[in-house]
Amino acid sequence: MYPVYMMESSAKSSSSNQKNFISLPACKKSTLEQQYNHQEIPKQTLFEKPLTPSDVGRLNRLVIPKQHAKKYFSLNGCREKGLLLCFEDELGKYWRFRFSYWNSSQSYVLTKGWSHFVKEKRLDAGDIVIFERHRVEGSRLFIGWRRRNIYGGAVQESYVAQPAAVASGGSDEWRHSGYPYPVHSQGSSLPYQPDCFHDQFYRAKVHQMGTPRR
Amino acid sequence: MYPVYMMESSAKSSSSNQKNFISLPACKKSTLEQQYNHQEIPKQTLFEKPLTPSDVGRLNRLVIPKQHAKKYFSLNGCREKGLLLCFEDELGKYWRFRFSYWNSSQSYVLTKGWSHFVKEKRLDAGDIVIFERHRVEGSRLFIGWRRRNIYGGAVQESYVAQPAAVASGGSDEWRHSGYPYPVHSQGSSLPYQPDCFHDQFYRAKVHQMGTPRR
DNA sequence: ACCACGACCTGGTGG
DNA sequence: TCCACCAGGTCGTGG
Repeated sequence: MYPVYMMESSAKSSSSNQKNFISLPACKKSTLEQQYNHQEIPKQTLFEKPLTPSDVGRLNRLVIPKQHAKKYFSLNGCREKGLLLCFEDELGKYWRFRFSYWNSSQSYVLTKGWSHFVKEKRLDAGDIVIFERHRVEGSRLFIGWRRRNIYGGAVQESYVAQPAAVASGGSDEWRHSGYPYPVHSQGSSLPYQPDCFHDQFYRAKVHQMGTPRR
Repeated sequence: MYPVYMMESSAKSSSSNQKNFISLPACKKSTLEQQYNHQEIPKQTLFEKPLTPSDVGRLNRLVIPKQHAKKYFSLNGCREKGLLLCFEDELGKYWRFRFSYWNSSQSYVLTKGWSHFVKEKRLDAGDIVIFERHRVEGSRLFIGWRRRNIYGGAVQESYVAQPAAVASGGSDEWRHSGYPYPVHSQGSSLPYQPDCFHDQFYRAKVHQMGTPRR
């Protein structure tokens, strides 16, 4: 595993600093939160990205917004070959992704391994992946995800929801990298997939994945 | 066969310095032939190709008929990566295209850069591109084009034969290319685009494509 | 033959 | 207006 160098001063304050991994609102189904002690790991969010259709499609790659890539996943010296990043998911499972830079498009991407993650988590356009880091052991990376908001802020499913008290301090994270993707009718045949970061995102701002961009 | 590959640094040449910007007598038939000394370059035609819809479409590539590709654009040894071909257009502007062989379709293609040429020249299906070479400096390549024959051979002939009616036609073609084209049409609203090779191709064979203009 | 992956390319767009 | 970014493509290779 390749270490990701912690940038001393990069841990800018944000709402994620106050992450609550201790106790959850009593009214919520607590079983899922408690079944993995992984939830108790002190993490800080590095960035999130709402997935584009391409991110979950046949291109088998995830574009990492340049600003975040540069800030958190330095390729220092390895631009040519890329490097392997190792992440832990919400189950404690390890995921290794090839992280590299594409000269042609001037963009940073996760390639090898990414498609497996998409498949296993059943990620879809509009769903959000969350990149985190251990607060103490800075080289420990985590990858999380949550479903897109299906009905918009108002009708959010109660389980994931109750974000009602959304702190609207909204990072421009959303606006920067957030694109409204078509909410292709989430068939009822799909088993419900819980938010793997509900501990953190009970407070999460609700993002409206509204109308198609194209 | 002449070597035709030019790498990045070799593209600098002289002819563009000598562009003739003297004011032109308006509406003279001969003006177009005289306004670029580029027209006086001794060239020989290698081949022409009427453009297919795909050649000007989103595929961003031009298929080079195999016999011509083999004959004039040898990839000797560079089949893997292709090579960069550098052409001069009728304005002395340089165009670089990636030339390569696609195993999947067993065909030779111009890829990178081609779409820009199509756009700037506003080429459409049925228009013809002309590949030429300097008669003396055999490695100097030229690329030209002419509009497709809209109404059939007879009309085409006389139409081209009257470039006096040339108008800027609202096209930003000339401005974009940096050429201060001063001639405006008096009444015709038809955006006529001159044949860039009329000096040579007055006698060129007319190819009728069935595809309607966009 | 297919598919994941590596590398490359381009147009649209927003700042 | 220009340009960086990135979504959405291409082809080729190797398994």
